[in-house]
Amino acid sequence: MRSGAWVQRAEAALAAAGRKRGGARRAVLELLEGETCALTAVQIEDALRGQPRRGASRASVYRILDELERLRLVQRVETGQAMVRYERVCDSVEHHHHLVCDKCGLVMPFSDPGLERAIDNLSARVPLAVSEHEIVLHGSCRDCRDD
Amino acid sequence: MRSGAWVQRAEAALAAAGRKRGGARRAVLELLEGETCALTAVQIEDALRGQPRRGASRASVYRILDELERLRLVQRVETGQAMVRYERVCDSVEHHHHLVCDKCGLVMPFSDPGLERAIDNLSARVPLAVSEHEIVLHGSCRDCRDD
DNA sequence: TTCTATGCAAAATCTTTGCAATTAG
DNA sequence: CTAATTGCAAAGATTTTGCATAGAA
Repeated sequence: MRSGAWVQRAEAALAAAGRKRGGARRAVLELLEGETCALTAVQIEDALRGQPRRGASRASVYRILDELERLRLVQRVETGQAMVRYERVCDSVEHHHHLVCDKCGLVMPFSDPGLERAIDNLSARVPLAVSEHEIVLHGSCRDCRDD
Repeated sequence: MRSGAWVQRAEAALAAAGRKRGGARRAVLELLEGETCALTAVQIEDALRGQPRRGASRASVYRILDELERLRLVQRVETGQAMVRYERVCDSVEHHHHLVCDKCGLVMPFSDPGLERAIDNLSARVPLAVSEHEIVLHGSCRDCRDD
């Protein structure tokens, strides 16, 4: 099974940074490649557990995510739910933000060009060289609406 | 010394919720009243320590913030810096978001009507009954720019 | 008196580190 | 051979809980 463009880009960046290949990191990369939204370290560990030749210990998951974040291959997402989440960064398309249901904990991605435009405008007028931005909308999802 | 409008509103809400008055909570309320931006629990504890008749133990600070958050008197702010921050909610003016310098940890408030407009627009078109939103811009502040 | 508020210490949770063994280059 | 990767267990850091005491209504 061929790996996707993002895994290849990640492997290249890691090699350029003088890193060697390892099974745990590879497993994490392939998992993130297939995800459309942010996962916690525990979710990643659980997803990989049991899969033959693809496990990764908790400590390794954290170390790997930390490294990938430094290389800007993954992005940290804070949803206000105790655990930090991570998702891969795609420079081009698919840039998105998050909706969080405060009742059931569901996390959904969304994107909005108008919002991005407002952020870009703003970024130029602020006393900070902006490199990232994160937007989280909190509320109740449809299933939790009727409580 | 008279307490401000927000402390009064908070006390009223707490009374309505069947709560009794306590010194620790009062101290936290008065501290938050005077702050313009988000503080961590530890910052709050430290700020109150030593002030005669105004201390609050760590546990109480967390319990108090938790309660105030449920009553929507304070809002949680996640800046990606390990510790959660809290700031008071003012329904009317002063609604703001945050700039975070990833190098020195500085947190600054900012506000932008265009951004709020974009968020309001968006909120109507999303599969979530939006009750709150949080925006964090990450980057380098002026002092850290020249590294 | 009755129920809330608080402090202290212990527990729980999430994340990081130290160390030894393994493995890639 | 040398340096990076990993797992495991221990340590850290932040936040929560249990329990007894003090305090408000």
